[in-house]
Amino acid sequence: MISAARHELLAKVAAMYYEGEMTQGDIAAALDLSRVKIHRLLKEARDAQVVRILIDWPLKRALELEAKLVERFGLERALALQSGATDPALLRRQIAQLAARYLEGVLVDGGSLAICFGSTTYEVISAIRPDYQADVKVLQATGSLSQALKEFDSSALTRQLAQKLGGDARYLSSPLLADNAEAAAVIREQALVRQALKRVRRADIALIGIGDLDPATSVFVRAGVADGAQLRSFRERGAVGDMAWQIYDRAGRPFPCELNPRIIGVTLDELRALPRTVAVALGVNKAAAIAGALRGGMINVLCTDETTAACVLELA
Amino acid sequence: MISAARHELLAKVAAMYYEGEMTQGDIAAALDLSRVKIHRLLKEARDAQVVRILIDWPLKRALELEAKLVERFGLERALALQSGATDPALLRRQIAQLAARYLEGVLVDGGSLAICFGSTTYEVISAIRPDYQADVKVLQATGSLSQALKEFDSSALTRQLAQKLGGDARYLSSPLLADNAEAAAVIREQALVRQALKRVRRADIALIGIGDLDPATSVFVRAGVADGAQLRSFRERGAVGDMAWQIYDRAGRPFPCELNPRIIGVTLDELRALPRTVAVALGVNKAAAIAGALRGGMINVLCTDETTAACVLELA
DNA sequence: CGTGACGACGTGCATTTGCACATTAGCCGA
DNA sequence: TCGGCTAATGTGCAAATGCACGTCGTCACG
Repeated sequence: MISAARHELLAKVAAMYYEGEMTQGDIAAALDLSRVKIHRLLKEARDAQVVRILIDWPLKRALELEAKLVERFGLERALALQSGATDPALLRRQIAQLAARYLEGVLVDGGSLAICFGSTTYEVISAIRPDYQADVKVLQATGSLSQALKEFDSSALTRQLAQKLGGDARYLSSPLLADNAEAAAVIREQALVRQALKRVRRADIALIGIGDLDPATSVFVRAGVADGAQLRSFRERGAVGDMAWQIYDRAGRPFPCELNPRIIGVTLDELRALPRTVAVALGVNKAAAIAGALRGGMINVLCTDETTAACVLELA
Repeated sequence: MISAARHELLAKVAAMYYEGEMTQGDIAAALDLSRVKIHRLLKEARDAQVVRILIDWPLKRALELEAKLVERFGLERALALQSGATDPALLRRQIAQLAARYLEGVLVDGGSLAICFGSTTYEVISAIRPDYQADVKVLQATGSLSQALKEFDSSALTRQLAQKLGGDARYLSSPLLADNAEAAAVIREQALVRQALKRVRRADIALIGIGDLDPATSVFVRAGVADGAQLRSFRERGAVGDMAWQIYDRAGRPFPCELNPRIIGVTLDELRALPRTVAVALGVNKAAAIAGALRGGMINVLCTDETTAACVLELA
């Protein structure tokens, strides 16, 4: 520990140098000390943390991990939040903020943004600055559920987002799930639906979450699209995750199951073909699902937290 | 405001320079930019507060004075800085630090903090340790001015503070001043405004500055809310100070003037009712205003300097 | 299409800074 | 009192930095 008198001297010199913008020589003259001594006092002040130089990152990020992810999976961009927070809700919000800032940076007037709603994308949208404006077409990329689970009410959320950004909403007027593959095909052929899906295929950016298929928490179960037993069976047979309600295996290939063809929405191949797909996902339990999506090439931009990022790299 | 991408570049360069201890030349080589450009980026980073250099002063306190203040006015806590500094700017910063340390100690996760912006509270906020995190709701307690005087742009500062602490911001979406009392009442009745004010009434802590009504320096004049002549007249008729733009007399009672009812924000009575109101104020010219606020019971915690504290006790 | 204003950028040089090494002061035991 | 040790201080120089000035590109306006 450092004596109070010395602390004061250090603070004084530091203030003259860093706040008063004096040169070391001038300070030396003013305090009647040698220039080298000032130099050493400044060094001591930094070492003892009397002056702290700190950098305000947009949000603190784990840059090395990001670089590794980009390199390993050929991403355009990776964002890995340095998770100082212990509270998972706080962490979610911060990652949502990180993604929101990124989106704010890449959205351009006249562009279009395809959205697959889930709890994570919902948070990203709320994290967009209230005063941010962009003339963007917001495209609903998956059909709607009839029941009104707040965070899955795709068309309402599409409108809300469009309104927030100051742009237009384009709906996908279709149920999310058809009774069988044939019916789904028919629905996809309807003019309004076909048109909406076509717009999605031409989107500039897609924002999307990643699901693991955990029977306890999965959106499939909460939305009543599948039950726990089904999911367990999928996982046993090699499924690792889902994006836009499409289930895939560890290589990121569409998982052969009766569910995928019944979903009306953007497909994995279509996501892969988009110029920029932004995925937001966190939690180590999602690492396998994220790794699968990365291997499959569905993602260009990944936004996650440090711990999860590390896990994903472990798996790769 | 600064774009997210630029913010990132600035942070990156700053990190390489200040944390990575690289020379400007090396950074230039690494990023394939000219050395001068790095120099300019660093300057910009400092100017835009992307790098902040903060100095930890040994904060000596005048404990006897503090005790007297606590006893005399029934405070929960008094903090009086032993002002070794002669430079008033330095003194301000030190007191801001003192207050920031106190706040860091009393904020709790899940709590809420109401803020009335002014030059002093602005400094307190910048003095909060950047790595300090608390899941606190930050409530804007007074309306916003249309013009963008940096230190009074309440909603921007509310967000900034919330982001710094890692919590949420809750805005008071309302002008600060209405044309007349009736209009102010109407504005206060708007759902969004009413809700925001209600949240403020339930805040755990309020952070607030104290103004004297000096025509030469008062925020009222600088913000264009009143002119010098008005203030002089108020003082002649017994007004001594203001908190949250509400003017009061030497007993701390609301001062009857046409201005108070036109302000949209927390009132003196509401401040009094809060469990913990932290006021930060310094300068002997503010002594009368501080004494009034203390007599009126608006304050639970006072943070000031030794000289001012002594003056206040003289007046009591 | 020209022109002029403006901002971003880089060159060259004076100043400032960091550091290795030399020097001195202070301290202690013989 | 002296030698020997350590820590603090100062000298000289090479590296790093800051800055004035000139150039280039861009945009608006005539």
